[in-house]
Amino acid sequence: MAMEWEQKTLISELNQGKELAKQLVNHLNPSSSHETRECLIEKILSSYEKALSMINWGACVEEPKSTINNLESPSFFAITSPICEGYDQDSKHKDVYKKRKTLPRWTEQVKVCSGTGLEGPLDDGYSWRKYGQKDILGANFPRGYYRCTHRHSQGCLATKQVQRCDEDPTIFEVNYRGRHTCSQASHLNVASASVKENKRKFQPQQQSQEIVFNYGGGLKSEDMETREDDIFPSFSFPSTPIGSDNADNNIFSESIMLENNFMGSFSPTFISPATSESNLFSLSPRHMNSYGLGHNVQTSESDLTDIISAPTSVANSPIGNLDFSLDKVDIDPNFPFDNPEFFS
DNA sequence: CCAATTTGACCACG
DNA sequence: CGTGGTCAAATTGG
Repeated sequence: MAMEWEQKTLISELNQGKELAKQLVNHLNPSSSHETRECLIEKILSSYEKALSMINWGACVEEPKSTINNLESPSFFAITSPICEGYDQDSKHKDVYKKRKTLPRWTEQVKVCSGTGLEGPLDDGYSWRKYGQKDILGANFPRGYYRCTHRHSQGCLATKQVQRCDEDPTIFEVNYRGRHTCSQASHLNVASASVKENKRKFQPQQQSQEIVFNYGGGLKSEDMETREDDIFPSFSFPSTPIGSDNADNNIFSESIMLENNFMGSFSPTFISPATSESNLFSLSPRHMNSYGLGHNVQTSESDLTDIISAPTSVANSPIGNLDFSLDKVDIDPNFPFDNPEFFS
């Protein structure tokens, strides 16, 4: 099963490479800028890298390190590095039964292609609100702290930290925490959204759908102690506008999912993200929208203190993960999470 | 006028 | 006690 998805997403990835290459061809004329071309090339490389690493990985989660090494190669477009700030899991499993507020966490390195109009702060398709900035030891650049704009209106707990690399200032390291539970009203003409909606903490309708679905198998771990915060975000989807109307009860028809994530990943020409500007080639790493569903499930449920990072190579293809995760979910509750070795 | 950013204070954790 | 993360008042921008 998982394999099928893997294959599909793999194909998607390769198709992306192809499309990007076509675009590149169109930009070979003198009027196009260097940067544009370079940017495209990087994307192409990134796409192929992902495809390759997918192949290497198969469906299973393995040592992230291998990927890192692979990705360490010159092409650094939107690569994610795995994971978790260190915690060695071996020795730490002691009384960590009660998981802290550990939200799913993953980092992404984004290279900004200058000359394409997009510089500095990247737009990943979500709206963020900066709530802090701090100088970090040993780092030359300060780290910016962002949270989802809809934190209060919708209780979306997603946050991110952005810091630019010391070595290569064109690279930003973005550290995401928590999944978006908000329904991003880009330009979708939501009937309900028309109103100001102040006091409402939750939007029963929209959210419930997701939750129901997501909740489905999983939640419920031995101790309900786990705050919903932990779990919710990890389960929820990006709930893209597209699906809003035609999503019959159908579990987000897979085709749609595929499409979203396929297109959403990063081919600007296909869709121009409603939210992000329409720069020709703004890299809008939307793909990270749908990260580690499966992993989050796994990890958030676990008593581990930290996340095992999500296989970044599959980042683009939540679908595969989804399938995977669902399976997992069924099993989850009974799964012996107290067994640390499982994760190592 | 509202909403987003800035920035120093505050706080939790190791 | 230093460091990283968050809060919130002040400020800026639209």
